[in-house]
Amino acid sequence: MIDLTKLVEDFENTKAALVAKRVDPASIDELRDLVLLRRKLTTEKQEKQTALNQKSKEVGAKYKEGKKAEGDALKAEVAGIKDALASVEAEYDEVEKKLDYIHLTTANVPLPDTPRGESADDNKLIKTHGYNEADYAGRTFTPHWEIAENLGLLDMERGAKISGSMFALYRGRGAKLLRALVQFALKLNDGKYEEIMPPHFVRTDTFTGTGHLPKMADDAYAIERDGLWAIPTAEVALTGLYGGEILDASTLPKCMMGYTVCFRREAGAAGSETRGLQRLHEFHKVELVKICLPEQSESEHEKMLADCERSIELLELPYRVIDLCTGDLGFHAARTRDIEVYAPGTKKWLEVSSVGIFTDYQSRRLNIRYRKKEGGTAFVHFLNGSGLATPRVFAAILEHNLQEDGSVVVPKVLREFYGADVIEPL
RNA sequence: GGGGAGGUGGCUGAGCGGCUGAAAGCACCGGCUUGCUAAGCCGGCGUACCUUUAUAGGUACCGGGGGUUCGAAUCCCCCCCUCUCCGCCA
Repeated sequence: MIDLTKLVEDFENTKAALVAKRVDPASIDELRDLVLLRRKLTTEKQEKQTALNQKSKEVGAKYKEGKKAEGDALKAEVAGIKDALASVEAEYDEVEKKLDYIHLTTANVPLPDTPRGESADDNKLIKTHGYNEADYAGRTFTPHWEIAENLGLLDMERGAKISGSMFALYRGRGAKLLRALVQFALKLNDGKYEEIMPPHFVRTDTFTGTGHLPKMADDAYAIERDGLWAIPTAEVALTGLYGGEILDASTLPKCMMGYTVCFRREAGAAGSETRGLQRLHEFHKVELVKICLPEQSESEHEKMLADCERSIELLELPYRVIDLCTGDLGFHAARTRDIEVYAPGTKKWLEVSSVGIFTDYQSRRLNIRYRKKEGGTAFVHFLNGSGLATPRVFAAILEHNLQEDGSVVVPKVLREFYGADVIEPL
């Protein structure tokens, strides 16, 4: 949630920043008006309550003194105050309900350095690594779904049979390669990040706290009977971990990584760009999450980006880093860099990691604070990024490492986990 | 699924209709004592919000939500959570 005090105090700037993120200007105005109205009603409510509290004390005093008649007279007075209080409260509750809803559905404010822009077309290319256009000219590349089928790594038909489309079924050497990727990513970040295996289902309040509800409800799998949601990323579980707690500043930054399955409904995404492993309802991912002090978040972001790049680099895949513009930024992010891997068979840059700063947007919702040296508490900052999202990386490896004879070379760093150097043709 | 116990401040833990924002202890901060350490003594110490130039005042908060009452941490109802015994399963 955004800081409402700041919204009111620094209205024009905050509004401009939110509008750049394509938030409806009218709803920002409405939010501000509601905050001011709530303040006014708070004052009124408190005045009534003060009067009531005082009278109640007097009633008690009269009875104690044995002046029953006077006490009874006061009680009648109190009744009038109570009616007035009730009507103010009714109005207040209505205002608060509206306010809360808009507040929960208002996106995070982007950081000042975020490039301005309307859409993905305005994103800024920061760097390209290991990619030469000439390398691909005049050559034909096979899409990963064909390679995987030829080698028997995937069984998409049977996957669809048991679960529907956009569910992958890895088998044999494919399953092994997938597992190798996960082990590689975990080992690579071991020591820097604490490995956590969280539950894959979270409560509604956790899911609201990370910013996924109420806005992203349609994209998540819900287990209504038990009031649980299937996590779309380990971020949800790891970010919710310290909900309601006050952390010791000396323990920050707290770095965690979680290997989980990620569940996404991908509502409305069916059909386009879903061939093979490009877009799935269920995939395996190693996610990195950091909790840090506000002044640490930008430098920790750089480090995390480097950590995420490192796994792609070690897998020897060409990639580029994109600074997302305000218009393309995710709902709860304040700044995001995407890592995209080039997949020559799919002929596309595939997003494999999204490394973001979420400032205090999530900690405010989850009420996660740290104790300040000078006294008092403040909200921590959250960062997260994909240490390794398996399906697209898996796809890119196949497309890059396919040999003339139909075999696929296993990247050097995966061999100790995969147990062989090459995936031979059947 | 059935029975029992319980959810109070950073932590432990009292309170069970008005004198309680909440005893006591620990932790923390300031002062005194002190060769160092340890200890002792005195004082301070919750959060959010509203009004206020400052100072100050007020309101809410004892798992969450309703209710009873002039007045609720305290009584009643519903829900959630934790622990525990039994059952079931592994």
